[in-house]
Amino acid sequence: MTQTPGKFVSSYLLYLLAASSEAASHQFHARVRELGLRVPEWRVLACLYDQDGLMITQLARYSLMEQSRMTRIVDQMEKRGLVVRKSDEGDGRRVRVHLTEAGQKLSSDVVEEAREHERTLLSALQEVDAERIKPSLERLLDSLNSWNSAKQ
Amino acid sequence: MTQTPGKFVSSYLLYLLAASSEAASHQFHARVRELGLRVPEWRVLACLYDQDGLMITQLARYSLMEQSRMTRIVDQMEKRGLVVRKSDEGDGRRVRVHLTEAGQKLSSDVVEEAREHERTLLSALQEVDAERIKPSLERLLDSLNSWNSAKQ
DNA sequence: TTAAAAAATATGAAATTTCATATATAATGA
DNA sequence: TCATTATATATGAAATTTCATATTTTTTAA
Repeated sequence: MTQTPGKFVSSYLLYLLAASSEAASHQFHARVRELGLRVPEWRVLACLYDQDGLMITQLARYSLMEQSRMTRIVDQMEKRGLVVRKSDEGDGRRVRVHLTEAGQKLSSDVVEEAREHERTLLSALQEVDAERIKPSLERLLDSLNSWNSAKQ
Repeated sequence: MTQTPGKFVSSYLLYLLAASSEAASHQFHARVRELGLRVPEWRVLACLYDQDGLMITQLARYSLMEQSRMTRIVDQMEKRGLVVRKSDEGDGRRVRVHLTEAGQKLSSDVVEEAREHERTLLSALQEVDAERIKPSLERLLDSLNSWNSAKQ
């Protein structure tokens, strides 16, 4: 293992997960920045691509970040014309975030690039069995989430 | 899948990796903060636990962060008496970071907690085959790293 | 040997992120 | 109903992070 110096870190589950995530994302995140987006903004676009009109809180959870940070990211994306806020009829506390036309175009484009990058990545990962890695991670994530919920 | 709204994100490899890492680390990182450490500081302690006297640059790479950020994290840890800088004899550019006695004690303690947390976590992950997850991730990480190097 | 390039670290300034809390609305329960 | 609690979002201020670049030392190559 060329990545870490000693015995503990290089085989520590939390390190392996963080480092794998970082290594897998590195190139694509650079591409995202080339496209003039920051990673959190790309995450918002991806969430809204899947389901338009999500609440700030949901966007924050799905994008793995804090609510107040998401509020400011949505501020910036709104100023830039990628999304608009609409208040939820029926619950005045909620703010629904919608893609603008420009936001839709950009999110589709970047999602397409993400899919292509993912294909490339998976085809490069023959050793780990590309077909199994995603189902494995899905099960891992489910288990982790239920374990975490149980602990709350 | 309860985590994400739509079809793209919830099965996107980079999301699965980031979310798994986040979900796996969440509880332990909260514990790290209880112990008065920030996550990057804990990473430094873990690296130096494995190999004392690493350079700033190495610590940054192993801890998955930028060099200038690591410089400032080491500043703080030094002020706090957890590490000391020593200049490398033989290469005056290099700064070697060493654990103090307090730093050694703390790093051993937290590494021990990390090991215990990892055992708990792995034993909770029966569904994904605890014995295979780490070797799989090690292979995944190796593949990702060599793919990334090839791309540079 | 010496100029140029590379490597390691540090730092100023701008931007982002965090933390605590404010504000507004909705839900709950006596 | 009305007070209390919970939920959703926003915001000020402090802290951290990023980005570009300065500084110092070493390596390279002519």
